[in-house]
Amino acid sequence: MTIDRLDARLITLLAEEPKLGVLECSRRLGVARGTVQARLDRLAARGVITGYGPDIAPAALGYDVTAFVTLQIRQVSGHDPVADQLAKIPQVLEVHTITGGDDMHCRVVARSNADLQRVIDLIVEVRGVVRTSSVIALDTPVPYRILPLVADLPHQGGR
Amino acid sequence: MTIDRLDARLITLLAEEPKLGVLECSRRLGVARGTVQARLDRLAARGVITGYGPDIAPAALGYDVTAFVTLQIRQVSGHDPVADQLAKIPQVLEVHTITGGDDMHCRVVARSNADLQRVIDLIVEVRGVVRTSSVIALDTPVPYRILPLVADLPHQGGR
DNA sequence: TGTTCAGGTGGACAACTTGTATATTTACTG
DNA sequence: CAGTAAATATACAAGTTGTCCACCTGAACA
Repeated sequence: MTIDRLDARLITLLAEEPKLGVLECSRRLGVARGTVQARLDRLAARGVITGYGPDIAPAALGYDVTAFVTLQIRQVSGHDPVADQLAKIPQVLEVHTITGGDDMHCRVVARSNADLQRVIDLIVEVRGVVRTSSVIALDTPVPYRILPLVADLPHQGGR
Repeated sequence: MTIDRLDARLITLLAEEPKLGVLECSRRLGVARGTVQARLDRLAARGVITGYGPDIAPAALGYDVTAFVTLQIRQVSGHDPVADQLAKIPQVLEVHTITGGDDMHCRVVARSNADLQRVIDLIVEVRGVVRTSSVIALDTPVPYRILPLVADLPHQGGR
């Protein structure tokens, strides 16, 4: 199930100027308002667009340090109790279970390197965590983005 | 520079129901419309809110595989020409330079494991990339989130 | 061939929201 | 105590939204 050219144009338009309304989108795309409305409903129903939440920059809140922390978990305990505990730490922004020698990969933010040490200590204290290893993000030459992927469609369903 | 309770409530409200307008927010928060408008303007001006872009789920576009690829770079070439090339690959969603034995950390998506191999090949072909090592994300027990951090404020500036 | 169907179009309507402005009040700061 | 930044209440025109409806088109199918 993919999206067609019009969907892609609509998503791109909204990503570039998020405060646009349905009517203005329809003008820019040269289609009827009802079409834009229907497309947006459909994209949301299909789970392509999951929301329009405000994007918050942790750095603007004083969380200048981003780090990636890789965890080894005591095998007997399973992954989920650990993930539940990690979810309780606000500075843990994201947790994945992974292939390879380690078991989990987390994105963590902190106010400083000293604060990062504190956050890592919280992670280490989680029952079931055996070992952690961290790398600090120094710079982000490509910030998270999704538009190139949307633009790079297999332009199917072009109706 | 931090945000106060009202800012946090506003951000949380918008994150939970993003399609709310300024007027409705003011009603829910029990403040004047002008206040909400001023707060949002201020948060945007300070870079706390960087946008309201539609959130797109790569999985809903058929990109079911997420991987983290760590790169070693030939030192002479510097980081940036490599990042520029990586930015041209749509499946590379994010690139950071990092501390530690490796030089860069990327988030990558692909349509399948076979497709991931193709994307990794593209990355390896980038001039300056010496070695890559990848782990696949099997599950995401904590998807990217920012609200706990916003809720966990040092509630300063409470006016 | 003819029917069905999903999707698109254009038009219409009331109800509501936005952008903008102003005058007033409140509450810190020096 | 004066000055300043923020919040409030209020107002207005202009624009947008949600929701109808009738109609048209092209694709799929029996």
